[in-house]
Amino acid sequence: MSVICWFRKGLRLHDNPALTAAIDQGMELFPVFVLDPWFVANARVGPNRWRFLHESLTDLDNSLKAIGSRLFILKGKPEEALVKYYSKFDVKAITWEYDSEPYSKERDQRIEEISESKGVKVIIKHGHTLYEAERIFKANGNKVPLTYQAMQKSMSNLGAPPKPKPAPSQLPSHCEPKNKALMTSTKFNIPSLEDLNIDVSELLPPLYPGGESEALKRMKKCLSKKQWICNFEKPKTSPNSLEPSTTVLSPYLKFGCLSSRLFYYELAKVYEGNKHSQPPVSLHGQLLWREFFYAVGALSPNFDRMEGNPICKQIPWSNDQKLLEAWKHVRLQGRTGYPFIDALMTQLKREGWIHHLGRHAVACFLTRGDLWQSWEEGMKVFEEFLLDADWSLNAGNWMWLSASAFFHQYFRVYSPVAFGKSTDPDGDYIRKYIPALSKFPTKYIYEPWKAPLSDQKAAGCIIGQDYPRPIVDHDIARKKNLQKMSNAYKADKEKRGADDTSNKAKKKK
DNA sequence: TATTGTGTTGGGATG
DNA sequence: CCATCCCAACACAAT
Repeated sequence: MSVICWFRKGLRLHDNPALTAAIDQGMELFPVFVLDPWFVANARVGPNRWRFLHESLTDLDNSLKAIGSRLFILKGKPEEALVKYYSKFDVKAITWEYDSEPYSKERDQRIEEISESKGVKVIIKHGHTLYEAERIFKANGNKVPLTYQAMQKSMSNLGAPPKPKPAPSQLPSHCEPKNKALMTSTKFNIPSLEDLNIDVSELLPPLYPGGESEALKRMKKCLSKKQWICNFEKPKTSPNSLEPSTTVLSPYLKFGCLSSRLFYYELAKVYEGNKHSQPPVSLHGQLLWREFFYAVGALSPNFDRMEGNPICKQIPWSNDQKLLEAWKHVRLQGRTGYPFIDALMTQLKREGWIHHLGRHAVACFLTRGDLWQSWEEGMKVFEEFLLDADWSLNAGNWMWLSASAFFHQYFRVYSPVAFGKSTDPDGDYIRKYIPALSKFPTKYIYEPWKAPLSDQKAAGCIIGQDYPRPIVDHDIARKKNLQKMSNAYKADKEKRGADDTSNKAKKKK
């Protein structure tokens, strides 16, 4: 008799309720990860995030081995791969961590039904977020919280989040498989990235290696800077510093290498007795933003699309592949001709992470600010390149920045020239990520097309040749787009008004 | 139903 | 250089 602990997110031993529940079953334990071909075919996972996952699984396997178990990798559709081993391992129960993403919900529903039909008990635990979305929904008067304030209010109604539980030390002897050969069988080893047909040829050494060990190390390093923790205000951190100005714990939270509840309480310890910043700008506030988007994402239909999404403004974005590709810059060099934007996109592609405000700048530029392309396209690019690409947060923030939901002051447009200057007046960030501009005079580094030809020659970079001219004139595009936004908002309001009256008419009948 | 207050993190002019 | 104010103008929540 055995129990499977099915890892998906939550790639950690600490504060892992699904793992604890599995151990408590008092049976042989099989910690399992399923390599699901759906992700290869449908999810936009770039090589960098594949590597992060691979590193996280390797770390998890090592940690499990250290306490007397191991990770078993199964390949194939979960409903087939898991069921195959239900009989082979004589499985009586399976545990997993609740996952609110649409594909996961559907998948888990299927596995739950199949498992129960096979006499396998299903145990589902919450561990990925501070609070369960359903509880937030109830605490908000059975409504989806659509503002940060409403979210904060419902969370304060719920009280403090559950305390994190420590990682299990040596496993009880009942957990070890009776068939000792399974513990060393290479059949269940983690395949290499090459075996998975991931092209790693263009990857640079990882700046943010995956795994729980790395996550805890990184968190501890952050927590040791007590002043910094207490004074942290997100809007005051820099999007274009040469080293990240924030924690870069997001990839670890996304994969569950780090428990959000552990980080929450570790921060609280540092705060205790000290004056400290408050949500939404504090580090606690950042965790609450994550909660916010997770909750809305879990409770709203069609959250990652404009069509059929009730909270999303319907805006007639255009679809211009050339503009999109310039923004995404398919080739190594930046392609929009705006150095700040191109440098950010270069960092994104190369390192898998850019600062939150940098994401604002490029997202605004692609959508309502300059290029008038759909936020869904931008979301897909982020999904491919970000190590921390997280379904709810990604869709939610793209709606925010494109003024499609949550945020509506669309006349506030980030300037691709001025915005970066305040935190990096010399343009060192641009010089780092766009070598062609490295010798450009500071005066023109944010708008190189304005430099006299003599300066361009001296810097060894001719605009239009060694670095592109701007693909749009920001001042013109901005004005045009403001008008389009205004029209779209009016049309949206009218449409909603019409829907309302027809709804009311129906009710009266 | 109308009114008022508020909104994580802009830009530009002014002193 | 910086802090401060205004710009122009919207949706949504609260009342």
